[in-house]
Amino acid sequence: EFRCLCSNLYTPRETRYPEGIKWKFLEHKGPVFAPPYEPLPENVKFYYDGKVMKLSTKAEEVATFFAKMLDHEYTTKEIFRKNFFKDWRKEMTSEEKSTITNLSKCDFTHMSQYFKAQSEARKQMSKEEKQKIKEENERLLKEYGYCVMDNHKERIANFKIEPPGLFRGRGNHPKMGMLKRRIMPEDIIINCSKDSKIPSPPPGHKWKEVRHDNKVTWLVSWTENIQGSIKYIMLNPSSRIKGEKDWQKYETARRLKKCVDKIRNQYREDWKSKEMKVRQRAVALYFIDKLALRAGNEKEEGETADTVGCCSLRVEHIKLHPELDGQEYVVEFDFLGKDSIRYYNKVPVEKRVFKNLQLFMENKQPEDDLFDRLNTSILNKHLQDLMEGLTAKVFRTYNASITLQQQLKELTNPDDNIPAKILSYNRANRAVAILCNHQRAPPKTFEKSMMNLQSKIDAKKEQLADARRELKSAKADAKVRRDEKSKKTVESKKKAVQRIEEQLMKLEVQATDREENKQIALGTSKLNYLDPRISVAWCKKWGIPIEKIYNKTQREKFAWAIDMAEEDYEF
DNA sequence: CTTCTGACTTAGCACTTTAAGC
DNA sequence: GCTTAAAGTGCTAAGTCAGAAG
Repeated sequence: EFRCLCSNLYTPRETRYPEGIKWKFLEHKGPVFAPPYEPLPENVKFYYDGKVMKLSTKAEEVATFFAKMLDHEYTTKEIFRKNFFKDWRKEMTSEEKSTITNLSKCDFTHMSQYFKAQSEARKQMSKEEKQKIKEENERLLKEYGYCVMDNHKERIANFKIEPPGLFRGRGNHPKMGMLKRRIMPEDIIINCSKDSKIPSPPPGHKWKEVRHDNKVTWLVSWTENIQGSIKYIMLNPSSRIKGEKDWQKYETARRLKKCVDKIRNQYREDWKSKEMKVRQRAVALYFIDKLALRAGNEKEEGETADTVGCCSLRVEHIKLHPELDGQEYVVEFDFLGKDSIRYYNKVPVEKRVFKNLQLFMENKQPEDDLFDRLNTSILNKHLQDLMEGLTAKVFRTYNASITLQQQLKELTNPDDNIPAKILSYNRANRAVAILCNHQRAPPKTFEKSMMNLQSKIDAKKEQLADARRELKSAKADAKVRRDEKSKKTVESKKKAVQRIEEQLMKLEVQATDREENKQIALGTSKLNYLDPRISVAWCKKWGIPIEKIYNKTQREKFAWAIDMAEEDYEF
């Protein structure tokens, strides 16, 4: 039974709604719009072909978007510049359009400098001024940041509408640099219950639509102009509706645990099937299970960056090595996955898988689909038959969570102190992040901060050596004198050595942890793949305060798990 | 079957705040 | 107290997947 945590009181969850109904009552204040454009002061100039040019307000606004990004690599990319210029020209007056014909002749540097000075000034603001801004933000949050869903006041995740700007896709995105237009009340669909106080649009405006659909969880939606997709305002992860769904997700993964052996035997059998379609499905599922690959939906060419998942892998994304570095039947994967993050891995596979892959690749061009008889829809329909609620992504959740549980068992040393146990936890977390290929760009200051830490360690080592010498001489002294005072000195010197040893160890642990974390992002798996009850149970078992593992936001999101899990919880 | 649409989860990066170390 | 690194938060892009439409 799911219970939600509300005002520090545990309340049993309301009786479950009929299929598909998400709420009975929903009331909110609507979205907060982006602040209107403030034209630049007269003294901030834009230059075209070396000459000052005063831009119309609309053209100027779009120009400032580009000026603000001038330091970013994006603005040097040809596609970005081309897309930007095309969209910018649409905002220009006909006069501007006829004058400004070449982006390379545009000089935004003065505008850029102005914005840099502005942000510098913001940093230099007095305490009072900063406090005022903070209070204003809090007021906004208080008024618009919450809604009432059924009997609960709930925090809204993103109550602010995305401001206009230049689209920044990830990776090699064909639409980078396009203008993301300003969202107006007339674009907005409000969703709330009929008997609620319906939010009013800003004066002089009206909503596109007000609807009362309790089969969905969103409060506000609009259609963005880059991909034509719908954006939503929804509730915070701490909300009942999100927490319950999250809990369900892990329960589905736990059901997979019960039948995963059977499913594995099944797909191994299917490697031998007479039907090509079945063989492809079985090999793809093996990759999804073994390597935690994503399903891989088809994507429209030219609309997004060229990235793939399992079902959309192409022949060019794998290389087959009958033998590599002393291992047999090695598959070398090299492709761009979600967010254009590279997946690179050399994996020894079973002979049957290898032979099947050779078969799938026969007579194909590099750009042909590896699994030409398979897509995510076929795969998920098959999975649905194997277990209710089973889809490709459940394997990622399952394998991530079971890996954490196993790794925690393996790595936790009962004799370790708390920092060392936490290091073990982070290592277990890291094993999952590696499995799921959660990468990050190494922090810009990484090298420098690593050197700083190393010099701290060196200094600490010297300090330890000194302390040990002092202890030694104190001991010798005590041996000669045999009085209380020198005995006490020995004791205090001993303690000093111990303290420094602990400090040194802490620093060394920190260095190891940081080095191992250089290119790996732990947050994503922690937030989305690891059953929080595993972590809660581990904390309870070893007496680790939960705050050491989850920060405030995470504790709010996982309140249900913190409440539910005992130290003997098994995923 | 294929394509499209809608709703929802998952993702890394940029920015802000806090904490640690001098 | 000031500086710097780490932690935390906000933002919004980019996936998954189901169901409707064609």
